Formats: sequence, structure tokens, C-alpha cells
Amino acid sequence: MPKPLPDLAPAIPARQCCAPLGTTPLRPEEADDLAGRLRALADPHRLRLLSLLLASETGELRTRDLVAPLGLAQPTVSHHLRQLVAAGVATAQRRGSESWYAADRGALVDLGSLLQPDA
Amino acid sequence: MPKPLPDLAPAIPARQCCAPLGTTPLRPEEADDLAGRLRALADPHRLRLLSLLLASETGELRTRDLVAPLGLAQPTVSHHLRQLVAAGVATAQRRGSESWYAADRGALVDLGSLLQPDA
DNA sequence: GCAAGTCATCGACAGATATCGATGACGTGG
DNA sequence: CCACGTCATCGATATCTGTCGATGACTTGC
Repeated sequence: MPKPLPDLAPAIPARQCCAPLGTTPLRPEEADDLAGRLRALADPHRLRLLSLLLASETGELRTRDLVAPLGLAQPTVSHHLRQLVAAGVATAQRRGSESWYAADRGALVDLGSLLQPDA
Repeated sequence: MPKPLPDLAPAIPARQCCAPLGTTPLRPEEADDLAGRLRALADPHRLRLLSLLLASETGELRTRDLVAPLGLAQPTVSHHLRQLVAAGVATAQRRGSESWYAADRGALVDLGSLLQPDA
């Protein structure tokens, strides 16, 4: 019974979500929050999106730049990007008629740390 | 179109799955593999299972020890534990009529590291 | 102001997942 | 050998998720 995605608000910074796994038993609300963030990453296409953003020259790409490499329809790419932003691991910026997306390195580092016991 | 879970074989150690996000664009197979592991963690109940295992005295618990704390039916708990083992983040050992589960700290550390760009 | 480009939202559909009750397999203790 | 405890599997179901085509909102350039 996964909870609905937090709507576009980045909600809470990952570092404030909860203690690293294993220090203390996770409480239900903490587990819900962390699971929500991880669910955004638990998809091959979204992982590829992140890696493309991270590997790009300027660190940001437009929606249309990502359609061909992913091999998905434009609305689908848009949907995945939205998930990443909602989870706080990517940022969106509208410039003119284009949307520029970038990965949030800090959020990814924080998320990774949360998975590591007794950090 | 998420792929089916790798059946109980721990498949490939996390450290060999792929390079950390951002060093190079993830290839489809790498993304599938990493996404599969993350999907096992992207559930509040499974996260609580892991944290209970990690926080326990001996580091291992039986299925029945986890039913009450989770508040789920026994088959459901068994199902979640199976996912964790399949993803390689927990281990199962049958002793007599009981199954003892433990979290794999190393696998969790490896998985966390994979999420962190330019580690 | 109009045509073209870029993107997000909507509605619909197929496939996956969580959940549970019932059942079966296995070990343990009388 | 039999009743019981422990656990995994099975079958069914409700829900969630990814996917796409169609559409609408907005910007740019002519």
C-alpha cells in the first residue's frame, strides 16, 4: 500500500528524513518518507535520466534532449522527470519555452548515506 | 515496464553492478539491475524489516518475530523478506523449523555508494 | 496575429505489486 | 506416529504504476 507521491514540493531534505538504517528501528512515517524517495529511483528509465543529467556538459538538459536517448514518448519522459523532481533528486527550471532539468547531487549523496548502516 | 525480480539467487554483488551514478551514462542493462535492487528497498514495510534486523541484538530474527511489529499477515511478511533476499540486501538461513534472516550490511553500503555521484 | 515548437496534463489501458486466507511442506516434542 | 508450531507457496483481488495518444498552455519567430 505505497503512499501517493508528494506533489511537486521537495517536501523535506533527505538529510532530515530519518536516521541511517540500523541506528534505530524506523518508525512508520520515516519508512514511508524514505520509501517514497527510493521509489523515484527504483526505475531503470529514471536512473538513466539521472545519469544522463549528471554526465552532461553543463549538468542540465531539456526534456526534448532526453526523449531520443530514452526511446520513450515525450509525455512519458515528462512523467518520469516529474517524479524525480517530486522526490527531490532533480530540479526543474523553466526558461522560455523550454524546461531545463538538473540532478541534485547533494540529495543523491544524502539518500545514499541513509542506506548505509552505522554511517 | 519493470522487470521481474531475480529469483532467489543474489545475482551479482552490488559493487559489481555498475559504476556510481554520473561517471558515465548508465546502459539499459545496468539501469535494470540497479533499479531492481532499489525496488526491493522502495517499500516502507521492507525498510522497517531491514531496520529491525539491523537493530536486533544478534543481527538476526525469525519470520515470526517480525509479524507483530509490522502488523501484517505472516504470508505478507514472508513475501517481503523474500524480496530482500532476492535483491541481495538480506540473507536467509533455515535452522530447524525456523528461518533466520539478517541484513547484509555490506550490500547496503555498496548500494548506497552507487547512488552517490563521483564518489 | 499566426504557425510552429516545446512541454505538461488528461484519459485510458496493460502490466506489476501488495495483501490476505487457505493450504501444503517440514521439523519438533510428546 | 500424531498433534502442533513455523514457514513458504498458491490463488484471488484491489490498487498502483508505466505507457502512450490526444489535447491544451505557453513561447518564439515570422
